[in-house]
Amino acid sequence: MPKIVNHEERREHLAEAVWRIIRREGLEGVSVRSVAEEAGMSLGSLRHYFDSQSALLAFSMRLVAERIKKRIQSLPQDGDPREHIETLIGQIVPLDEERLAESQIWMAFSTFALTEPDLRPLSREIHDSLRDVFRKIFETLDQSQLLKPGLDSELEAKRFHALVDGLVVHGVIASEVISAEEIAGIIERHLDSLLEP
Amino acid sequence: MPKIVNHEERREHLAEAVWRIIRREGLEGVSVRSVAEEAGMSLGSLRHYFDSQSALLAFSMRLVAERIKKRIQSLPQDGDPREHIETLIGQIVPLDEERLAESQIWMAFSTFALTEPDLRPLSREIHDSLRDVFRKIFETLDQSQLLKPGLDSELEAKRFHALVDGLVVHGVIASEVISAEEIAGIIERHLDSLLEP
DNA sequence: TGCTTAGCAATACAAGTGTATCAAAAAAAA
DNA sequence: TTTTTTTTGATACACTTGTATTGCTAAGCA
Repeated sequence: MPKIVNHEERREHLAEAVWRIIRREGLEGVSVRSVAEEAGMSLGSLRHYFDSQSALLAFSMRLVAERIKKRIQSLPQDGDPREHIETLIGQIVPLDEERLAESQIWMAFSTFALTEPDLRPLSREIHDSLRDVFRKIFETLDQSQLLKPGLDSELEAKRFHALVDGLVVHGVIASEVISAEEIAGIIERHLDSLLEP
Repeated sequence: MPKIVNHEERREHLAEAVWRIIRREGLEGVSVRSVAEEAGMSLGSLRHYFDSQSALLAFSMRLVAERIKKRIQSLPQDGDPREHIETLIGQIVPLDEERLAESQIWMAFSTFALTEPDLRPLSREIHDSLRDVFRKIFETLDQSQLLKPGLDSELEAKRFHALVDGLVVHGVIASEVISAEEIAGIIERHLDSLLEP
């Protein structure tokens, strides 16, 4: 047998190189050569792990989504429901550098996927799974009677989802103008308007 | 003197070709050659009107922003304030094909501008001018005492702005999943929660 | 009628693109 | 040590990219 190499680890290493290039130069800067160089390996090595550029991109996109997903799923469910929601949203919205990085990558991929048939299904899948997270939040709130009376939980889930993604976009394209505190404040205010005191 | 040609008209013609390519293939598909072909002219002609590709892109980006801006500014100010706000938001959010096209182009440009120093200031300018629109809306509402008591109009302007841009993004990346009626419904609901009955 | 010049078309060029191929290197198994 | 097979690196190929250059065309003024 040849050199022992953790295949999956190498693939993630390459995906992370893709992320760095996206943040620095945008998705236009992601070529197989630039990724190989960024990851410190040769073109041939890269092609050994990914048959094509689009396979590399799809893997990179899926990986960032899975990291966020896992972080959300590993959150403790107990305790105050409102606090749980706030920490959950805190995993999505660009409140710190890591979250900002993920937001930038998500936005780049989402835009790219609009005209890339190979990536569209994956983009939709990510969007839908986040939508389900919001749905579940409001279902639970509704059942626990924590929502203010008369609210349509399905509609509120969509409204909250749009607000959060809007904050993500604003955090990315106007990070110098909107602060983490403001983002957190807007979410606070929104929850105030939805939940029973 | 040579052939009489409306310079500005030609430039807009080229910008519109850029838009069509963005919608069809994304910004990656926008090369000087593809734009020239889409506009039905030669490479040399295009370069006669734009010294460089980035000048072409900047012009195209600015033009779409100005079209939206003009549409908003030409709205009649009289009548019911709430109705005015709804028609104003209706100029931004992808409720029909034309608005969807503009949203796609806006998203592509905004993402591209993140890593393009030439375009970043323009992107920020567009963002800021929309932020000012929202600010003004809530200032006016506040002065007319149409807002529910106890609301921070500055914060509410930011929240509304984020919600609207979130709806734009959702309308673009999940147009098959979210309908125009749903988008309109979410805005209705949001205004209900803000305005005095 | 000739002249000037904006507008246009064609070609060239260096650089970068994704992909394919193929041989060398390295390490476990014989 | 020899064999085997994954991993790696180099090179090549066809193509596209942005830009530059060059000369032709056509229209209005003198």
